[in-house]
Order: sequence, then C-alpha cells, then structure tokens
Amino acid sequence: MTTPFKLATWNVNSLNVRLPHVLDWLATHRPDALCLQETKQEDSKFPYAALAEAGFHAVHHGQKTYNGVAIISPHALEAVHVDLPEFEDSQKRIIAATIQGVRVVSAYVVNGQAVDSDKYQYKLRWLAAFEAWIKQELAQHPQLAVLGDYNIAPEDRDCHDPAAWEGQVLVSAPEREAFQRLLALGLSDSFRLFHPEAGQFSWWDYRMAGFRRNLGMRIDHILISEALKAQAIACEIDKAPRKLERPSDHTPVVLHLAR
DNA sequence: ATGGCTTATTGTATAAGA
Repeated sequence: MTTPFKLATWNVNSLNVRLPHVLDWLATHRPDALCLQETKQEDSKFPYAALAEAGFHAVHHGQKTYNGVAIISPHALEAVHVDLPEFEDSQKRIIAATIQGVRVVSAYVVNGQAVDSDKYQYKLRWLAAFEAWIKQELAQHPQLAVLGDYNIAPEDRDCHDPAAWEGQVLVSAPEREAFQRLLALGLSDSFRLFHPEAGQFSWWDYRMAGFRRNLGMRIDHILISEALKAQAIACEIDKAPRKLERPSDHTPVVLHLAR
C-alpha cells in the first residue's frame, strides 16, 4: 500500500505579486510541500493568514527586496532550520523542515551575475558551504529532498543555446562541478530520472519573447536521496503558470513519490 | 546588437535578476 506524496519548487519572483498564482496552484495541485524562492518580503509581510485559510501551514525566511524562501504544506512542519551553518550571510536563502518523515530543503542559490564579478566568487563560496551542510543533512535524514532555484544549468541539454552561453554564469564549469559534487553526495536530479531529452526548461527570460520561443534554461531542480529515489514515480515541469498574466519568469517543478 | 522585461525602492532613475 503506497500513498502519493507530491513535492514542488517555484521561484515566484515576489510573492507579493504572485500570491494569486500561488493560491490557485495550491488549490489545483494540493502538494504535500511547495518550496518557494525569491519571496522578496519580510516575515511580517508573509501571507500566513491567506495560506491558513486555504488549508496550508507555512514557514518563511525572508527579507525586503531580495531573496526569501518558504515551505508550504498541509502537514505539520517540524524541526525548522534556516541559513547555512558556519557561513556568515545576511542573505536569506535557506529554509528546511521535516514533513511526514521527509526532510525538505528550500534553497535559493546565488545567481552570480557574471563570472568576472564578486557575486560569482560569493556564489562559489556559498555553494561550497551548501555542499558541506547538505552532506550533514543527508547523514541525519536519509529521506532528503533538496528543492530550489540552483541557478545552474547542469548540462548543455539544459540550455537553449550552449554555444552562445559557453563559459557564462549559470553554465560555467566551476558551477557545474559544484552541482556534480552535490550529486556525488548521493543525490539524484529527479527530473532526469524520467526525462532525458533536451529543451526542457524551468526559466525563460522576460525579454526577447523568451518563453514563446522556448529560449530557456533548466535551473530549478529537485535533488533526492537514494531512499526517495526508490519512491519516485514522476517528475514534471508545469509550464501552465508561465502562460498566465504577469507570470514569474520561473515555473514550478513537481516530483511525485509513492510512499 | 551586452539590450530586449519585471520587480522593488524614502523611486520619477537605479540595481538586480538569469
């Protein structure tokens, strides 16, 4: 006897603007956990009441203007943790909670802006600290799912024009190596368990009619431990919200487990 | 063609995203 369990991640690019889309999506999909990134609001502004009215608990770690992460669930959110340990950081990029025995991480990885920038160096340092922490989480929680906006397209098939993007931020070798080190801890890129094809993206630039022309990148990922891999039955990118009025530039990625 | 669009901000231009 197995029970369906649905996990999702979505960079909403301002929850203040996107709350109606999020509430509609929650009502339609009824996930067991939805991880958000780029809420761009302080905890005092987070819509706990609207979510509660819809039947969801939530935990949020945010700040004004930038960053901000949350986990929304109809179930209890236990052992909540924020930030990377032993990494001085004023930017709110990490929240984790245990939901029905599954350790769920919502992560907003540093963008990095350009490979010759200080922000890129911060991205690589941040990723090293993230890897060290995820290693600890995995040791403590065999059933681990690390969801979020990784701001890394792991392979050329995850980029609409690898030649044009070669060496750029999001696809550069040091970033891709950092992603591979996460996998080497014992995690799997759940989307690729089911979909080997190129041209599957989770983000499209607002400019240049990027979505209509499918000029995108697959940078939002759900990494899962071996124990969860054994339960995985499907993983999809839901492009529907990207077609709405005033969409986020990212769209949800959804993992289905049978537990 | 280094921009194109969208968001937030003690705003009327700037910074950041990816």
